[in-house]
Amino acid sequence: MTDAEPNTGLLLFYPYRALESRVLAALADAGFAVTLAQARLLQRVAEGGSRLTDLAAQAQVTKQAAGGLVDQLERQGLVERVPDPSDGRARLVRLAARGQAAAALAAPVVTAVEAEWAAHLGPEAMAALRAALTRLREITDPWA
Amino acid sequence: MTDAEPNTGLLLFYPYRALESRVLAALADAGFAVTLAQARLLQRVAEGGSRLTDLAAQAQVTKQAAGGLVDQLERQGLVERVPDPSDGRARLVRLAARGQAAAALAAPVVTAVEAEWAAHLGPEAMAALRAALTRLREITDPWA
DNA sequence: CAGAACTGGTCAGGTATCTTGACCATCCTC
DNA sequence: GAGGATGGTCAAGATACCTGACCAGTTCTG
Repeated sequence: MTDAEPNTGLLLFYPYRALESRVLAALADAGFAVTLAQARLLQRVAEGGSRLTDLAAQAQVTKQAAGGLVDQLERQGLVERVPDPSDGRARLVRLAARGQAAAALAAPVVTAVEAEWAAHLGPEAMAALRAALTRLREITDPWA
Repeated sequence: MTDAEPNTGLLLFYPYRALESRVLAALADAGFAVTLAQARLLQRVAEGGSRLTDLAAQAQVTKQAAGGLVDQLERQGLVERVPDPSDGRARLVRLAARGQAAAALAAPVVTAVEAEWAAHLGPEAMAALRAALTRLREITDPWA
């Protein structure tokens, strides 16, 4: 079913998972015991803080699931919840100091993997790949 | 963290998830109550049947986890386990009649989504995308 | 400005997924 | 044919995720 011509979805998945694994492994080596689900949420915490509901929508899980993951991340000191000044009901989830350290550690790993890909594909093809994916996001990311 | 320039991993993920959601929704509409994890395994069942260990390796889960998913799929009549003629220990997981029906239903959905992407990107860019992803698989899919 | 309706978030209970560890049966190698 | 590797299962537990119910604030409407 998959061997002859994997569908584009599967083709997208292989490198995605490869990158994810590399980052997760690097974090684990550095003592950040982050699970896959936690990392997926953490990755989506915006610069100035994100609302739980937004995080849930982006990760496409229920707000309860997202809330539980934030609890864990908070316990590990990776994120913190602060009141949202613009809405009394809401609280903003944002990176805590340790979370920023984790992000700082992850960034070069991502860069390195992307460089490996560029080396394998050639710079033009890599740029074209990113361009195509960015355009594809317009019609596949309801959150773009 | 993600807004300015999402890393390539995230860019890969958006269309991947979009395709997956579409297929899953189509299956659900047709009465196939397949969960995400089940679908991910099911997708990897090869034409002539796959060993449980192989499925587990491809999906990057333990054989126990894969075994549990196969149990569920078997209960739904989507796959069946048959003895492997070439190895007395092994059993082959292969699509049952209902599983083939599900695959037959999913295929045109995949084709349709890919066509939408091609329409958005243009045929050349879409072909280039697939080509780049296929090459990328060489260094990101330990199973290729 | 008082409901009414909506939105952000939590609590409770349940299922699905996935893990480690132990175990058996069959193969393979020498 | 003994020893080790491989395919698979059983068992127990942690995590991730869901539905449904609920509360607290906000916004809309008259």
